[in-house]
Amino acid sequence: MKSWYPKNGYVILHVDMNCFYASVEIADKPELKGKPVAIAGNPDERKGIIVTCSYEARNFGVKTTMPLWEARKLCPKLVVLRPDFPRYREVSQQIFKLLESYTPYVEPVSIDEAFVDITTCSHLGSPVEIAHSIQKELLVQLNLPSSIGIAPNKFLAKMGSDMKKPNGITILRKRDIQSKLWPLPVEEMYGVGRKSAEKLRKHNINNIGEIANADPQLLKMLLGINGEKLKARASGNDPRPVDPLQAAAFKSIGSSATFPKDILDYDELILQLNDIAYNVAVRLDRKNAVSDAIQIMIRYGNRKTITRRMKLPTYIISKEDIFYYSELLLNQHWNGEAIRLLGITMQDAKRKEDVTYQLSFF
DNA sequence: TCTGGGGTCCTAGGACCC
DNA sequence: TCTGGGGTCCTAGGACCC
Repeated sequence: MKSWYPKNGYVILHVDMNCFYASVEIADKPELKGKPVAIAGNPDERKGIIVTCSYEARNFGVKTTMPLWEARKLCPKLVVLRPDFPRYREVSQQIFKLLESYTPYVEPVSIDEAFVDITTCSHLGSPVEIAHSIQKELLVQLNLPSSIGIAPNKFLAKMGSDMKKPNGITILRKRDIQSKLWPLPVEEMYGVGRKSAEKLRKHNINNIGEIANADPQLLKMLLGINGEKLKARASGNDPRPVDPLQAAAFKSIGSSATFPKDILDYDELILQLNDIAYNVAVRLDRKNAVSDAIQIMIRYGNRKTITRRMKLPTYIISKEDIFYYSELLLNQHWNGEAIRLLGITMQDAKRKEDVTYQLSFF
């Protein structure tokens, strides 16, 4: 059993909850079980896109980011719920707590996924046994399905957790790469989006194996430094350690809103900006953060989007300050056309206790 | 009837300094 | 009498992820 654990190297799990928001709703409301369920915003406010949906809904062709009207056309019986983010955050905490009962080496990567380094967990059983145990506990205690990848590094673990859904466990050893990873189309590789996939395919690089074996100069030319990273990962190499403190680190904190209708009236824009500033202040406070750089985002009716940023003379934290500087930026850069979305992001954010010295000046 | 909201990281150009 | 080269910081935009 212990031979499962390598003498050199790591055993890393990637735990990924299946259609997380929908699963939480179904766990909370058992009458939804077995039904096509989707989480979506309010279409009257132009937020009517599918955020996530249950597998029953996926069977009808419903997909994430699809407009709600299109989803309803595909699946007339679709049960549509508004997202309840506070509830999802709460359940998320419970998931990470459960994972941390196995080992402290847990790195949350988003609200519903985490890396777990179980290299030193041989006393708890083989990696597969540990993965089964985690999966079962998530199902029994929280009523939530998950998929788990087991691999010697983060990238392979992540790709592994994607391979069997729902309730899958996939082992992706280095020696499995050629048969299990390389045949996958480039689009399925973590780090390759629509734009990169287009470029790769134009150069006849169509699957992950072809990325692994591509000319490094070509990849670098096409995708910059990301090209090098992709080639290394496609070859099974990813040196990133599991870092439990990573999640506590933050660089920017912001909030934005798409309006029900484009806004042309200045006073109304200011009211909205004030609301957004309030949201940002709440988020800063929740993370105990301060910032000395502010950015606003303006999306016009034609979807053209600009960002404008300003370095501040001092760290700020209050709603009033955030509003003051964001209004300044809006006045400077708004071209007078109707606005679809406004956003404020505080950048270069720091933990409050790391800058109390500077703050105390003011 | 199109396309939300929260983030991270990278790139490219310009300013400025030595 | 016409323009080097390296380094750093700042800004805006874009790709990508969930």
